[in-house]
Parts: sequence; C-alpha cells; structure tokens
Amino acid sequence: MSANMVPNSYASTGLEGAKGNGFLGLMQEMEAPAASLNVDNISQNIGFVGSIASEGRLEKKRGAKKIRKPKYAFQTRSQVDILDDGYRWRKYGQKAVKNNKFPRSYYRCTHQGCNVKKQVQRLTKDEGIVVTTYEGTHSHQIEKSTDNFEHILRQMQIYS
DNA sequence: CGCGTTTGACCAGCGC
DNA sequence: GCGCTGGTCAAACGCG
Repeated sequence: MSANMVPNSYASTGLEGAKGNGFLGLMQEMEAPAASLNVDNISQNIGFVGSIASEGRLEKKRGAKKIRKPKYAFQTRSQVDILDDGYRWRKYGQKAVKNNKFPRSYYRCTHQGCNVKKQVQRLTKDEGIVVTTYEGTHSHQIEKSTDNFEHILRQMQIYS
C-alpha cells in the first residue's frame, strides 16, 4: 500500500520547490479547528494551509539529530488518508489527538538519507478534509515510474 | 522472503 | 517538583 492516485504535479513540484521559496502563505495552527475557511475556496482537491518553520530546539530524542526542521502543512480534500506523492512512506505510529476524534498517522520516508517525515490528520468537523504535514525535504527523485502505472490504476479502482 | 503495517510502552519537554 | 501530552521506537504479524 503505497502508490495511490493523485498522479503528480502538486506533490513533486511542491516538495522540490519547497526548499527554495515556492511557499508563501499564512501561518496557521496545524491543529487549528478553524481550517474550514479553506474548504470553501477549494474547488479542486488541495489547498495550502501555511508554512510552519519549527527551528526551535526540538531536539529531544535519539532518532533525530537535526535541529532545524521546516514544517509544511497542506490541506487536501480526499476520502482517504493515504495520499501518495510518489515517495515511499512507512507508518511508524498512530496516536489520537485532542480536539479530533480521529487518530493521527505518522509516516516516514523509507529512503536512506531522506529524513523526511509526514503526518496525516483528519478534521473532526469535516471528515472529507485531510491535513497532511510534511517535515523536511526530499533529497532524491521520485521513484514512481510508468511501470507502476498499473499499480496506480489498481488503487484507483479501489477508490472508485 | 521482504517489508509495511499494527499496538503498546517509554521518554522528553513543557506547564502548572 | 510533579504531571501530562505528544512523539518515537520496538517487536510481531500479515500480506504481496
């Protein structure tokens, strides 16, 4: 379970450009229940919530060694939590959050040297809205290729 | 056979 | 100083 629908574009372009400066927007609480404001404007399937730069001292464990970790929050309209952007993610935990009756899923990039983390959270108010938070930036290319296209089609059938 | 997923427990930071 | 929440890791199982 990894490759999903959502062909490409926004994900690849967004992540690659994320490091540069392609992201400019409002700073909002990623756990803010007032994310509904974007719902009205979303006509396609994705909306940028805001960029949160967590450069403070969050070094608090044996796993991470980097202190600066830019965090990017995306609001996506989807029926499934698993939004594949073309990278391989491995779920490393699931925890329920307050203010949300739905649990939050924690994913991590399986690529070596790629310490990118991703978190997916659903809004209690709108079950159709999924907030995906990306932490870090990918340093490699997407491994998704045309060969996996059949796989993608398979997933699309499931969602249909 | 490989690896991705699942559940529980543990640790650290922050608040009060 | 203690408690609490959030976050992460670890082991095991299932599925492809």
